[in-house]
Amino acid sequence: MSSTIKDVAKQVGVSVATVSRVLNNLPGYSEETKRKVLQAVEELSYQPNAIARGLVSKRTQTIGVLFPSVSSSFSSEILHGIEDVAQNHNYSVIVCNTAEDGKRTMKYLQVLREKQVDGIIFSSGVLEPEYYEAVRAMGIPLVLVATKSDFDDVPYIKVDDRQAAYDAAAYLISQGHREIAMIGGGESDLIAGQPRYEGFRQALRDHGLPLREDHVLDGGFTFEGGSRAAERLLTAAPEVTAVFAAGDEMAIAVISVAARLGIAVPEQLAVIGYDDLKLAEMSNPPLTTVAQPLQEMGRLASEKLIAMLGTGQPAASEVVPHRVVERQTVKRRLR
Amino acid sequence: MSSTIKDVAKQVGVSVATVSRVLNNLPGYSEETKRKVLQAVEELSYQPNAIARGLVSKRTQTIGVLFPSVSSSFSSEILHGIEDVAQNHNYSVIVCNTAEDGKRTMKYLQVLREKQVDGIIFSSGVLEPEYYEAVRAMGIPLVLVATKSDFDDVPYIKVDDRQAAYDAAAYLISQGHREIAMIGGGESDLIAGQPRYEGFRQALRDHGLPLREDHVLDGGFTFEGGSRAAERLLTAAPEVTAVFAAGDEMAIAVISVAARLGIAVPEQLAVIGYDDLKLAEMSNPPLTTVAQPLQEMGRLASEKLIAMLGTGQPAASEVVPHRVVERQTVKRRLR
DNA sequence: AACAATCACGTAAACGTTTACTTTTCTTGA
DNA sequence: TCAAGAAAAGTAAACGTTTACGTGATTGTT
Repeated sequence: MSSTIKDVAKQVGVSVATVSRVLNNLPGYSEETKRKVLQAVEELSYQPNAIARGLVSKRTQTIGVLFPSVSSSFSSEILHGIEDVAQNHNYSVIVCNTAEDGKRTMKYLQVLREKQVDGIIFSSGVLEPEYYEAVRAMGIPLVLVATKSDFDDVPYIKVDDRQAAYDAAAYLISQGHREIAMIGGGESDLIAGQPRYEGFRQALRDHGLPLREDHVLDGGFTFEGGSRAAERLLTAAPEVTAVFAAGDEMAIAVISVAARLGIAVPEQLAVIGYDDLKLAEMSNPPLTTVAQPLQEMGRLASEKLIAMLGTGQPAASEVVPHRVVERQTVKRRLR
Repeated sequence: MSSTIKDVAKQVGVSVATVSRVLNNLPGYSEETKRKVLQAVEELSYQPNAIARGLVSKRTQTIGVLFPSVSSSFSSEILHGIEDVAQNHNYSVIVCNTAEDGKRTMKYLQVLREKQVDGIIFSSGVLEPEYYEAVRAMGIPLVLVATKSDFDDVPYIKVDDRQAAYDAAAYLISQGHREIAMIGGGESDLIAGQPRYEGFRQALRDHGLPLREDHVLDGGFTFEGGSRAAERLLTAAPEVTAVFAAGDEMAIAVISVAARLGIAVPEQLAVIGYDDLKLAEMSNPPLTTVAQPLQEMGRLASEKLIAMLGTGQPAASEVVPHRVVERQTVKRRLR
């Protein structure tokens, strides 16, 4: 069907080696033949076959990216960043939806191995030892984004969750709030769950506020879970004037429930979220939240991985800055 | 590093052909050797090299998917569907962010060609003749999702935009509204813009309502554009009691602006969106909208493409059903 | 018992590149 | 004018599979 390097060589009357050389800008041919080769390439509309090239070069210019859920706003923001820098460095990205399923993840890892990807980015989930072992066995670089692991040879790009949660709570306190609740993602989530609870608790402690355990709930990071938690919280504890939701969707759930219950946000209840997803600014009222630079994190992960591919050197982890972006769900509380 | 088919052949003491046969379930070996081969595969933890295989089989088990923006909620929902069925059929997907840029799209098409993908899915954008020609040249199947084209040999999966918009307007009318405005994506967008305007206008006409052109605006499908349009509309035309926004983000913008202007939704103003993105149900109040089954559309596109890969036959286009999902931004208007 | 058919396997070419090595041609300096 | 060195090019192996074809052993048929 389409033409090969042999066709080009034949047409010009040189060997395939020569064609290969001009195509790869290696030395060893005259200007004259270069011209002729390029012309033949044009005429035959020749395109190199990356598969054949990959077979010999052992480089596929492809990276694999694993997400627990490709359709979440969170993941797709990261993906966007990854894709962009990958594309600029002539890498393609294969997306993998693990659905947080071990079996599926392992299967994907195998596929990525068979497809000989040059490197892997693993996003927002727990890097099980089994996974780690699998990619170690394939001998290619791995970088984590929006998560971390105990394996100190695998670099991660991440916000300081504990500190970010601390800052969220501190911000609420600075705005005059004293009765502050939190809806988190569950203590059992060691990456995005626990650390945020810890940061939150530490902030209260540091500011001399009592820690009421019935004010810290589990919303499982979902809108529905957040709704249920908010419902429980807002009906059982009318004294709270502010809530920190460790995820924007849960924060928005709080706002919705508050609206349903006739509680005005931010007048009667302040809400601060976490992530700064696209929907945060579309929320009504616009959500104050602590932002993670998701797209930038994706870019960094991609850059880091590609750097490792180039140098063969391990890269350092990076803690990226978070910041609270003030919108309209937190209002200064007057005494 | 990792072992090849030769290594397992050597270990068992058979030829690579035999190993290949047992691995591919072809006939031509005894149970005995099968056992030994499988055991050796296990011991050496052999994994076939898909690149080498692809070189001879001319199948890479990979498809390319082009999106104008991978991080939009819209795209990622479709991607999710595509990825899921692809994975179930042992295909991998390479995501490409075209950023609605012709140059970039063409470059990507070339990369996909070089990487020898088996097929391509093109999502939600205009299939320029140039693009069409490029994939035709590579001789692989192409399917469109959330868009269509004039090339009748390329199947598409799509909602009937005109009808969907018609139904949105008709729904508003059925709820007692008479002064209805629309914020669309711009007349120049022949795929998702114009048809919806047409459907909207037709519905008004069919129900004997006057068509006020100053009530139909362009929000460019973005939240910001929607905000500006809503601002203009709501201040200049207080008589409108309902607005149809041809995209959920724009609909949410309308709600936000209304809130800012002290207009109660749905009591004083009804709003209906389009798409049924994730954020529609998280909106406050939850957004009534006409739903496109985005994930399902992705699945269908994937299935269609894979079917074409299997049979070599062209597939038929499919118009998928939309439906208005009633939430809380439209209230029956009493006379 | 002879022959055909079947089975279990091996051989080697092919896929489209890259690249180490070799050969031919050209240039240059004495 | 010639040798040496550089430049331009060719040859062929290699990458890891699949697969068409060939071959010897076994089985089945009469």
